[in-house]
Amino acid sequence: MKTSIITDLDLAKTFHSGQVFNWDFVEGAYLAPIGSTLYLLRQIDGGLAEVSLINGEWDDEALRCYFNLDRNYSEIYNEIAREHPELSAAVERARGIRLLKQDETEMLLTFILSQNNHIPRIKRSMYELKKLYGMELGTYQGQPYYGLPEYEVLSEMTERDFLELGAGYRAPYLVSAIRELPDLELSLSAPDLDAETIVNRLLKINGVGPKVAACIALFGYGSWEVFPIDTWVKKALKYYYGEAAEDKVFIKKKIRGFGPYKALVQQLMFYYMREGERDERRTKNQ
DNA sequence: GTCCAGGTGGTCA
DNA sequence: TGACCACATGGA
Repeated sequence: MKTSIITDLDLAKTFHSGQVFNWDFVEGAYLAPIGSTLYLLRQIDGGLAEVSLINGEWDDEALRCYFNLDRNYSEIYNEIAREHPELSAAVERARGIRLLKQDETEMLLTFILSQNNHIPRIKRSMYELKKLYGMELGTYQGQPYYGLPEYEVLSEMTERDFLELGAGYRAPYLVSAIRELPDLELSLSAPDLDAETIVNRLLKINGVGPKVAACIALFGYGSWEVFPIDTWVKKALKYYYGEAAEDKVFIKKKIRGFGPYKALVQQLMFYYMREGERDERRTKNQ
């Protein structure tokens, strides 16, 4: 069976860092499609993960792109800790997280759904969408896995269809986002797509604000020039910089100071704060 | 039963 | 520009 090894990848951390919602945990391994190929991933050692093919055609280029394999994460984490010593505890906690480059349409729908929502519910809605409207891409231990529906199928979905998926008040946002998508000319093959262009075009969609646009740019277009600020990152900024975090000018300067790795800094802040809160809950419940 | 969630749009000062 | 509120839903 075709397999491959990915370094500097902690599967549990990466798949529970709020950037991806479709990896299924089955008996010590993770399953999901990348493109239209179903893969299984298994952690074999600290930072090493093994990829194996379950169904479809093995695609090295798709894996390289999805797992962001051209970057040396070990060095990047070291550099963040060196340049910003206050973040060193968060760096060590988050080390092993890679920023995934996922399907841009899936990210658009996922992060519109994410507003004022719980992660388990986002996961469930996306799974139901694929199950009801997408193509089956293979099965593992009797469990079927589905791909994102084709654009033509999505474009025919109504508000009621999305309500039935549990989208709630975001249902009309999803319908109009799908309808407007072609006019935004956000195709990945477009040559002039810098982060600012992507974000500005996404902001034209009703239901997409700065946070959601930044997440789509990061996780769907692979732009590391953004720094999505949500409730957890707000908590993190306050935790590190105190009252100064309320000062927009200060925070803007601080984020710029994170340089080319600001997107990863954002992600490790998110993970660190969220895991920290989980630890507290666990301690209380003991 | 109540609270809350990887926010956003609308309204009003 | 900033502060407030409503928004649908279901898990904790």
